[in-house]
Amino acid sequence: MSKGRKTRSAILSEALSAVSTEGFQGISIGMLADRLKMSKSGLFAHFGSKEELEKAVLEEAGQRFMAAVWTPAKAFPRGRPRIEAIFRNWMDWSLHTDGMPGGCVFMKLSAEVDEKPGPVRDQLSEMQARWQATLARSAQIAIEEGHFRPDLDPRQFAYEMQGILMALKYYRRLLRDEKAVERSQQAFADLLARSSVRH
Amino acid sequence: MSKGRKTRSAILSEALSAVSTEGFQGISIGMLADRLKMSKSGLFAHFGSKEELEKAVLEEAGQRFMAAVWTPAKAFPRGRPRIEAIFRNWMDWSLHTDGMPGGCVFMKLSAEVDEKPGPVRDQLSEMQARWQATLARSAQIAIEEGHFRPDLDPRQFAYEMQGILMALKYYRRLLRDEKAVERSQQAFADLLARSSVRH
DNA sequence: TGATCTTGCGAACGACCGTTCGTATATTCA
DNA sequence: TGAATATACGAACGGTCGTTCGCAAGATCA
Repeated sequence: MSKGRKTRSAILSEALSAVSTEGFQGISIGMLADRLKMSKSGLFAHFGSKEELEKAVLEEAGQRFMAAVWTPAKAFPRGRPRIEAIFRNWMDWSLHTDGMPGGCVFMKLSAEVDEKPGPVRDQLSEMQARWQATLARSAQIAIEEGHFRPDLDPRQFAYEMQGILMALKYYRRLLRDEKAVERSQQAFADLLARSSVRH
Repeated sequence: MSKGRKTRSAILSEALSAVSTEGFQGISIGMLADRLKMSKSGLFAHFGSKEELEKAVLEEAGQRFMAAVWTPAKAFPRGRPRIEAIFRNWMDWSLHTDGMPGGCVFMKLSAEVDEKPGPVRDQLSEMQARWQATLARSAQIAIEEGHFRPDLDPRQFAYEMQGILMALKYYRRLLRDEKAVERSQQAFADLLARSSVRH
């Protein structure tokens, strides 16, 4: 790995960490340069614009998310076990603080850029749409495996799963509710139960 | 109403509108002054600091939310009818664009300030905790009225309702999913059904 | 109407923003 | 090792930020 790539990677890690608590609007080239003990212009040169930095951060976050949530879940048997693994991994991703002290960057950024047109919004929207499609596809597989009810709407399943995870961030990060994790587990267990056959 | 209060009110309306799309970090005194065709210092004098402006915006949003969602719902019969009214009003609040083009400011701001310590975070957190308590209390009343199952956890009900509404903003604002409203209605109907007696 | 208090303005402050550019120093590879 | 290239720096740019302050014009009410 060349020196440049190494620096770039360090910048992205620092940026990801900062973005998880401050959002894109809360970070600046100068602040990242300070934290990494390098010059503004030196850091800037790696991306050419702040917007390009933001796109790179999104890309990096996407890869980390997939590696932490989706890839290990794929190793589980198709259907319900895999979906349960996704939920566990996704929760861990949302809760673990190493490298992302503010929690899931996607939920942070979704709220920040959802009504701000531009390439950053487009990129995030597309990534998130793909993730919802992945969730729905996993539910579809669970139907085919005979785990979930044949009349279940896989996209509706994805919608409700997303809601449970979003409420987790809200209860835990904003409300500081100690029961947040428990509530999301309860909600998901319930979603699983009513989605499964022999309900 | 004195001249000052009238101006202050106009500022808060403009700020609320801007915040719903840009967040607190995306608005500035200068930008609001431009939109209202007044000077920065003139606008600034009404609040004394940006943080005070932010607190005033939160207060204003809280009053509007209560007037639009809670107050009309209180007129409905206790229990399930009132909860259904809350959901309808809350959805309308989240969808209506007049005065808040970016959608529900609370969801925007929750994500923005959830990990940013300070009086603004404290104020928002407290408001939102009260709202969750109100939801839970409404579910409790529905139990007492015999509409909801006696073994239902009212706070769990509030948690899941919050999740459904948060997913609505995400699906509609970020993903631009046309079926967003439909999905949230489906999810809530399902939540109602499994919370009610004789399920 | 006249005096008082309220409201708003313009200019300026230091700080930071993203970005540009010429230059120096490392790294890379023949 | 030497030449070519990749990487980082420092200084500076025009702009915008929140905030301060003294002063003028406005509203308010005796």
